Amino acid sequence: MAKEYNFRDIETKWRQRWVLDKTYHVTEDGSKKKFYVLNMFPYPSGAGLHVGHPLGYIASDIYARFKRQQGFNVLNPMGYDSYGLPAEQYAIQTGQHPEKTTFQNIDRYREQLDKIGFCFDWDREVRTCAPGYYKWTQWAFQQMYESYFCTTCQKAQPIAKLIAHLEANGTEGLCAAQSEELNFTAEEWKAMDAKQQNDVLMNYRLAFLGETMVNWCPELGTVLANDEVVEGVSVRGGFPVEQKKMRQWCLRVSAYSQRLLDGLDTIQWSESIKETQKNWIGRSEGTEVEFKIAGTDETFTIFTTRADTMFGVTFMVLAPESELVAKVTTAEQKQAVDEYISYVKGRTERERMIDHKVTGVFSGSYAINPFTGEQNPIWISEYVLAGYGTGAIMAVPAHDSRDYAFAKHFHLPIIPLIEGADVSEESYDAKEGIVSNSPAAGKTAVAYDGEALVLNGLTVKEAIQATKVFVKKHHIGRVKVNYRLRDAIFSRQRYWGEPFPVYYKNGIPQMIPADCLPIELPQVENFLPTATGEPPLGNAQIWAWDEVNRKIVDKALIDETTVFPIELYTMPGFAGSSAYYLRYMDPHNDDALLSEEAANYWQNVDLYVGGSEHATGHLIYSRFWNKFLFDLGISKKEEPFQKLVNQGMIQGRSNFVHRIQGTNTFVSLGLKDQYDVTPIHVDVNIVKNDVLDVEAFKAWRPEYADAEFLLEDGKYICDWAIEKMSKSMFNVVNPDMIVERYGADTLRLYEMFLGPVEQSKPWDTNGIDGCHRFLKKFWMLFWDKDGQLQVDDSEPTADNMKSLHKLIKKVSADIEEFSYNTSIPAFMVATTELLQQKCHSRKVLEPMTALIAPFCPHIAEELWEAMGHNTTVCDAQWPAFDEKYLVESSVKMPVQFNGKVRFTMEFPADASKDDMEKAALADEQSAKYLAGMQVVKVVVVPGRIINIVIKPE
RNA sequence: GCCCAGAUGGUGGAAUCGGUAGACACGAGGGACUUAAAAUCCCUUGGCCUAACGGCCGUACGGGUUCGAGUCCCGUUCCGGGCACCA
Repeated sequence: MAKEYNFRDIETKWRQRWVLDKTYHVTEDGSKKKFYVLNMFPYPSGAGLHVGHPLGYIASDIYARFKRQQGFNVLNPMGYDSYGLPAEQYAIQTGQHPEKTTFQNIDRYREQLDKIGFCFDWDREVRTCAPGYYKWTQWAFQQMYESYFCTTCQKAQPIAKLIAHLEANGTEGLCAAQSEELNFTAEEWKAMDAKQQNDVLMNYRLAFLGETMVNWCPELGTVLANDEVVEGVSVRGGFPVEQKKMRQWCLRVSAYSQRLLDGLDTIQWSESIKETQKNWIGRSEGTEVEFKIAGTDETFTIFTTRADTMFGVTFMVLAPESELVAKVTTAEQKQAVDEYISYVKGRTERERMIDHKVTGVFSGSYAINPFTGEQNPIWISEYVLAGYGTGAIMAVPAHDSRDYAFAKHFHLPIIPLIEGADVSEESYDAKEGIVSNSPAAGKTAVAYDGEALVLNGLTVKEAIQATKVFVKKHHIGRVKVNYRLRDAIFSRQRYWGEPFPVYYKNGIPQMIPADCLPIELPQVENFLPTATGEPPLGNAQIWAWDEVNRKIVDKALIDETTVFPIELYTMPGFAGSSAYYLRYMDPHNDDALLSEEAANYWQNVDLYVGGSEHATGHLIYSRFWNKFLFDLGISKKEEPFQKLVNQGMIQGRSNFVHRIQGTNTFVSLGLKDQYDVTPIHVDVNIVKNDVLDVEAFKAWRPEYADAEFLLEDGKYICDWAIEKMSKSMFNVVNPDMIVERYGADTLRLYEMFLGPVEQSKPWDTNGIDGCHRFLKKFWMLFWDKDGQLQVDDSEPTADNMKSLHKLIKKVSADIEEFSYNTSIPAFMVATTELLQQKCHSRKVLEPMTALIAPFCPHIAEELWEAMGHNTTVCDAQWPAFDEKYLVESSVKMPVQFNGKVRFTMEFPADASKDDMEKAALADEQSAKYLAGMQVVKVVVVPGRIINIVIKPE
């Protein structure tokens, strides 16, 4: 009786052994090269893991094990992103305290993860909601509060340095990222009181309190960051979001725009994610030009990327929210402008986004074009955004479609500037062509120091450059780079998040001393959010800071002299996930976020695996956060994640039955067209290969107990469709169920076999038998009919070695490139070949076991042990590939034709002349392209080159 | 509208450098073993023509480069993703 592949016993045994032996425990080891593999840690949601979640974990686990076998010291940690909206929403839905549900969910996740055989070092687990963890989130926030961004050195600097500058020079010569431009002298600074000085510093701090327009979501009772809002509704829940001015904590992410952009060139991420981040950062190089308001001494600045179109300006437009609106509105126009402003205020962000109505009002004033000297009317319109550039534009209707629509609507002039551009129907927006009309024939441009700008005859690009130079030289404006990236709103009016380590002394925020951290989240009875924005932490009684005794005390003791109120807001979900990869390097350190030694050893993440949906959220924030910590010298690399792989989503494959309308009779797929039927979702777990288990169906729900069936060939065939994997579609496939039925090794193999890791694809349990069969076959390589190990010390044959080395080459290359789906067929082919060859040689079967170990660690351990090893297969050396076993040739390309054609062929170094000649002749067909030619002679030249001599037939 | 990535049998997908398209697996059909079932094994399986040998067509569509194109170039269609009154 052959020894059976008993995956249940094998997997249970090795799961226990790994825990007992601490097989996956990793420590800093200077004698080995490090490799840091990381998965995006999960939100422990209530639904548990479905079969799609482990996809990325399996892929990275294989990579981690591969690297370990190559001799690297591999860090592969796991933890839980357990603070934030999803966890809290789940708690609210189930009416339980988030702490309770979060811990329950974490336990469930852990249980599921443990069944799949990952090589995680669980001693390094982090949870963002653990005080020992969020101590460092709070600490990092305080560091940002105490820093500003120097625009000259492009680095974070201590705020003390900025204060010193203000004391010495005021804002003169200050190079700092700021919310708005301030101008005051050193004397003025010194004359300010504490509150005023604090307000000024807020303008520069990297973490600051700002009165800004925020995305307010009444349904969730909180503000949201820009990436958490899509098309006017919240990503989480899909609730409407409105714009509201609120005092909020913000992070000055925008200061790092250029570094965030530049860093993209140094990392191996997919082009599409890099592109998404580039769009999100939105760098745009342009020119700021000053326009005088006619009849006054006032000027205002506009931003344009089309400096070449200065001569085509026919009007100016201000954003309705612009402060200039009041200045330029004349008495006659006041009523019309006021009416327009109130109309705009009545429109929600969503309305403005969905319909692009052409609306606007004339202010009554004119601006003087510094190039033509002509007066252009100043309009006010909602199509100009207050938050971008200067909130004011010069309108060139001939070459901008929005300006064009506005000009047509209000009958304003349109002056084309590019040769051959036809603007009678639409604007010519392309940045191509030869500039003309600049200045127009018969006119002259305004001269500065005797020099006037002439752009005629230049290309658009040349004209932009020429204008920039002119503008700079004559102080009409300046070259300016704008970014679309906004500062991140960092507070939430929610309960389940990190409290701010901040208290308010007479309204001025103060940092709680770092040695008193963490400030733990207080227990409250009622943690529900409110639609008015009252934070739930307002319900906490013990929530005041005693400055003298340095501890948290009862609110009743607040006296504003020694006891002060603590911040009621909490931090957003991305706070805890922004630097967790650093904490894994040294997770139990209570004195620092991480030690110097750990930081220097592990550096940064070599391979990061996770979904692409975090492109504009987590992946921007943590890059920002890391750059800040890099400036402080804590993180040792400018970029946190060197290589990023985005695993695709696993969709569900739903099954349907067709019920004849008004009956309890169900028709099989092939017969449904003959009846009037309604499709009904059926649980995929009672369907196999689209064949319904009729009895299970009857038992599924009481209303189907007496269902009748119209069968085809005695079977009921179900319909199917690809949909999102969700409970309501009855298409959720649970990994535990697969592990129970086929084993973790089969699950791991099949998840990888399903298709490229990066690609989204539906889960279809149907194909899993193939992978399971393969593992049985692989098992049979090692055991004879009597269940005895049949591995011996015989010398492998050439065929054995060829099969093995083909596989080594393929699998080694595949793992490096993350294309596991093509390695698995290679395993199948090699296994079949070795079975046919009746190969029992240890010299082949040991490397085979080492090769499969990253994919299927349980079976590999079992076989490794059976072959007499008492060390783990995780440390089995990755087999070296040797080309000499692959005697193959292939014609590369004919390089010459003079009656003689020279082919380059590849041969192993020790191939005989005979072999090469034979191979070359076998490739004779390749020469057949020469119609009417005949191969006459093949000359083999040592050094891998052969000459094939041909002649006309 | 702009940017990015795609399109290969009934299905998932191979073809990694421009060199035999469809590896491997699923599904389907046929067969062996079996009282039967399960399990296992073997054969067939892109389309069309042919009794067969064999031939022709075929990688979304239309062109091009090349001795040779799924692969490179130009254009078109369709699907997915990102950005979007960003001046």
